[in-house]
Amino acid sequence: MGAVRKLPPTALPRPSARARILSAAADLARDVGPANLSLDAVAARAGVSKGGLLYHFPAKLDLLEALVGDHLETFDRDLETQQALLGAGPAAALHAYLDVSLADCRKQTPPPAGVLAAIVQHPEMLKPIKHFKRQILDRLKADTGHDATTLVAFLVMEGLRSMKLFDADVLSDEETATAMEALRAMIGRIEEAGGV
Amino acid sequence: MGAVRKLPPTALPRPSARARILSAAADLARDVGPANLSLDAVAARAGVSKGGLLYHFPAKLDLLEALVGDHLETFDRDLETQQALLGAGPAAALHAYLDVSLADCRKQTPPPAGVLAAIVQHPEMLKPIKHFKRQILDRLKADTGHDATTLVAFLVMEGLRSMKLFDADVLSDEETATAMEALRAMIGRIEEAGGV
DNA sequence: TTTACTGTACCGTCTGGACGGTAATGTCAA
DNA sequence: TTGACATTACCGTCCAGACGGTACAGTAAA
Repeated sequence: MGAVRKLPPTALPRPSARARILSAAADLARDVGPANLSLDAVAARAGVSKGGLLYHFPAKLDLLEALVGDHLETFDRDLETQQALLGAGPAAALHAYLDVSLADCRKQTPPPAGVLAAIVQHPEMLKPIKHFKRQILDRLKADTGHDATTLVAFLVMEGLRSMKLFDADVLSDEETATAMEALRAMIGRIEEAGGV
Repeated sequence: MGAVRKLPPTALPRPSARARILSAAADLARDVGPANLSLDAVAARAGVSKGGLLYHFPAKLDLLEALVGDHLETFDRDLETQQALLGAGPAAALHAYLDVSLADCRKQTPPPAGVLAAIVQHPEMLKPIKHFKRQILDRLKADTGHDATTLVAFLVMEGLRSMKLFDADVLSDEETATAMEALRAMIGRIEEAGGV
């Protein structure tokens, strides 16, 4: 057991145990199903003893909360940087949201599986997620000044996200691109109309 | 134990045990979290002994499969009746899909929670669902002849559905209505353009 | 000495499922 | 019409295993 584990921590800085545990949990959730996540299995995949896992996350709930928290924080940070990058263009917030959501969906190892595990095991963890999404939606509506288009864009991204969440793409990449194009065109139309 | 259960089977035909079990499972999934569905709890809520439950569904997997199967069948049947009702109007299939999806989302006791339980406990159960959705999407695309609009509409409904799936509405009813209106207008535009 | 673990052993609880029984409801020949 | 048997639709109990969590002794680096 644990034979390979003794590389010097200075060379190639192995990701922190905490990070390894989190990503192992997300991977496992995708492999065995979000409902069947066990601490033993997470520890094994992360290359950590069970004692070590419990050192970082004293209870399972703590691990699940971290899974959700990390995801939300990352998304929020990405959103801000992208919005800064786009500057003060028309409907910049909405475009940034589209960009980041799409990029999030494209990540090969989607943390969403971990988030899903958290939600289905402790439904009350939806609350922060709901709150987060609501905030974003309100910000987008304020930014575009055109509710209908914003809502449609928001829902489209939610649809895309839900497919990735379950690791069950129904759409091909081309179809996704087609939909995104139509969406951008729609947004462009409200820009021309002086909506922004 | 089982004291109340002896009403004559002729008066007020209690829903079949099978149906009661299925709806109890869906309700429970929403209450305790889709990952925490246990046969004991389902049996108790359905007013059936565990042995009785196992008689109808020899293994847990069978129950979960029934949950998925029933939902898909119901949706399919609703879709057909609604399409027949709309007749051969322009983009009738898409409008029917919108109607049925929306009605499905409005049901107070959404079976989706049961479907979610099935998926997160046995991810391979996504396959029939994916297949089903893919079929519908292809049918819609063929019917409208306008991929972009169809894809956007499909994704919007998926977004709406995913919110109901988690019992986590971010949108208010008015917002949903606004989005649907915009969607219908979009579809109307391809109808005018002779897309159909 | 403290921090960050490893490794092992263990406990109480819950879960899926097997199993043996049983009451009611047909089915059918005599 | 009746008795014999079969099927259906359950009930109630039991169990092996998995799980979350605890406890603790040891260790290696900073």
